[in-house]
Amino acid sequence: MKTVSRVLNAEPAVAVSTAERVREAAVRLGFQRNEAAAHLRRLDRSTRLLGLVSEDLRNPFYSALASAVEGVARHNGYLLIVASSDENADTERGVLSALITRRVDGLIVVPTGTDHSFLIPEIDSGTAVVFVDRPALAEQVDCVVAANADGAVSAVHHLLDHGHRRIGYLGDNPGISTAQERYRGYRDGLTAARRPVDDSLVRLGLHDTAAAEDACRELLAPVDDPVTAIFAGNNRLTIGAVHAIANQARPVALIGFDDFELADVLRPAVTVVAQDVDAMGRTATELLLRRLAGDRRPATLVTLSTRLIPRGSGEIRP
Amino acid sequence: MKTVSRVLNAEPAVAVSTAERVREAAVRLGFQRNEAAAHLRRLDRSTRLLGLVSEDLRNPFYSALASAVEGVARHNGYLLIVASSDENADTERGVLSALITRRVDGLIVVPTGTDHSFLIPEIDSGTAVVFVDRPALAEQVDCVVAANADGAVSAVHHLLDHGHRRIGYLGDNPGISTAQERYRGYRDGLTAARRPVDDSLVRLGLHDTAAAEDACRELLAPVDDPVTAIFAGNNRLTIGAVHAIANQARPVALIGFDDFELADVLRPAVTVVAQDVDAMGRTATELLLRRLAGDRRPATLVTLSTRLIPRGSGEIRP
DNA sequence: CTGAAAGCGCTTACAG
DNA sequence: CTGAAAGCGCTTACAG
Repeated sequence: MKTVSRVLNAEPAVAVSTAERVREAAVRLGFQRNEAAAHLRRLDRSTRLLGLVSEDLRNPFYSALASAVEGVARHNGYLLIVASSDENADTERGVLSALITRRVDGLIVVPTGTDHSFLIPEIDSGTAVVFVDRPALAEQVDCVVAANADGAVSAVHHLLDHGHRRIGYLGDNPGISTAQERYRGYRDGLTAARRPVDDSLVRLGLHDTAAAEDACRELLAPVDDPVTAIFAGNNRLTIGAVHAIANQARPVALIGFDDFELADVLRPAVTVVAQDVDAMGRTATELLLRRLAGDRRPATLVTLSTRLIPRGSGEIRP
Repeated sequence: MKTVSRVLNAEPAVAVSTAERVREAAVRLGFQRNEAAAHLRRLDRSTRLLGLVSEDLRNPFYSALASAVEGVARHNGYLLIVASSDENADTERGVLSALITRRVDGLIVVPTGTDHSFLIPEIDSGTAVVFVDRPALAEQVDCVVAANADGAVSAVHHLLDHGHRRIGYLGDNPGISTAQERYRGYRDGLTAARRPVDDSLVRLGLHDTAAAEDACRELLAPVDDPVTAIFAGNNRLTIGAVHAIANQARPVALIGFDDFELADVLRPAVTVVAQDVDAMGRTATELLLRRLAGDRRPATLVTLSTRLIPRGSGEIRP
């Protein structure tokens, strides 16, 4: 009898005695409703499943993001599927398609590939999508990003204010929009202060700690007219720079983009341009949930400001 | 016509021309198979969904675990739902039941509550479960843990070997099995060396960095006969101890349980008892997949060894 | 307040 | 090689 459904869904019009019997039987048989089957027939078609696609969870930036997203999802009755794109466009497309095939209600994506137009049909047919950290399909899809260029400008100005003229830059692959924006901020910051941009002080395409450490060592090697300060474009690269500078006799100023644990315990403590990863994850998820609740306003681009936290390493003078 | 199903599942017995027509139509209509519906009728009943329940993903230990689990899952065609238990037994039970209701094929759980017997019926009815980091329902369910007591013993002996007689201990809530085991190792290590255990040098129930920092400060405060070494029971507590010791005039030896990024850059670099989190996640997931593939052998307890990495802080003499 | 019928999107088992 | 029927576990819409 399908009154069972009514009891288990706590619908009103059921006799108390019947409800009792049903519940007793459910417990005795260890009955567990099959959510997947339920969603199949329900009118709202929602699965209460969200998907998060990002790079490696081992990176504290992405794990903080995942944690924030999971928290908001869970508190709103959603379960979260996480999938790593391995920073590879094909893997990304694969996991996105797997998630769509599972009929997740919404997707939060740190985009890796350059063309996400294959998502448009899915979005049109009802899957909500928010891009986070890096914009994609702008104007068509909601995006939540940090003020990357502004943050980089503030770091460069901070170093210039402390007397530095030769500021090295360590950047990730410029194909990644955050890397590109921060590099742009580095250049704009110098230009705005009427300082030339010296490409020999710039190392791009660094994607891990070891590469950053090597590149940083290179920048610090010259004996005459050396780099006196380093601006590192993300948390991985900052760690690499810290390693390189630690083995250095002379003091070198350092500012890193992204805050990190222990930045305050290192000697000197590390000055950073901090972004609010938690707010980024929460904002993206709340935006997504609002879309799922029927919000049909035009796509927005939310830009979260960054904050320079002086701790010592960025205040070293040349 | 249900030949469509055959084409989309790449079954053999279909005319090439028919297959062509079907595929063309599928692309044109933007057809996406609904996996949930497919699983409903399939004989093997599998959803190709795995669930991971752990504490906060922000903790590098759990994010490394999640990353390892997700990687193995993805490479085997499974999607991973992650849910945080917030280190709360009720939340844990809630997310576990949500995952079971979704009919995940298998569950990897860092147990928080003390009684997981409510999972037994689910396990009996086919949901595979592996506990990781902390054992639960031992003998009945597979568990993958580190050699916590052994690791702690090795840390204590290392400090004793370096001349320390007053070794402070910072521990998490002893209700957590890892905390209990490490505390046991601390005591056993002293006892085996015929050294008394002095409870006034022990602080338990510390669950975050700030609490550990305060407790560590307390241990270091006495002017006469002070603690000369600290053994911190997990990554959070080590960070707290590093903070406390950094503000200290005299040198204090430190060994932390769990390795952490930058441990080698701090001055002194931090000696740790490292556990292989990646291997823990991979082993647990592979064990789970083997169960899903039909392995019916008795439940096993896999214990992964730890490794003491001397870096400087653990070799400071009193 | 309760139940029989139909249907969600698929796969299975079977007949042709 | 192809299709009609039945069924997975639920909810919906409707009749009583």
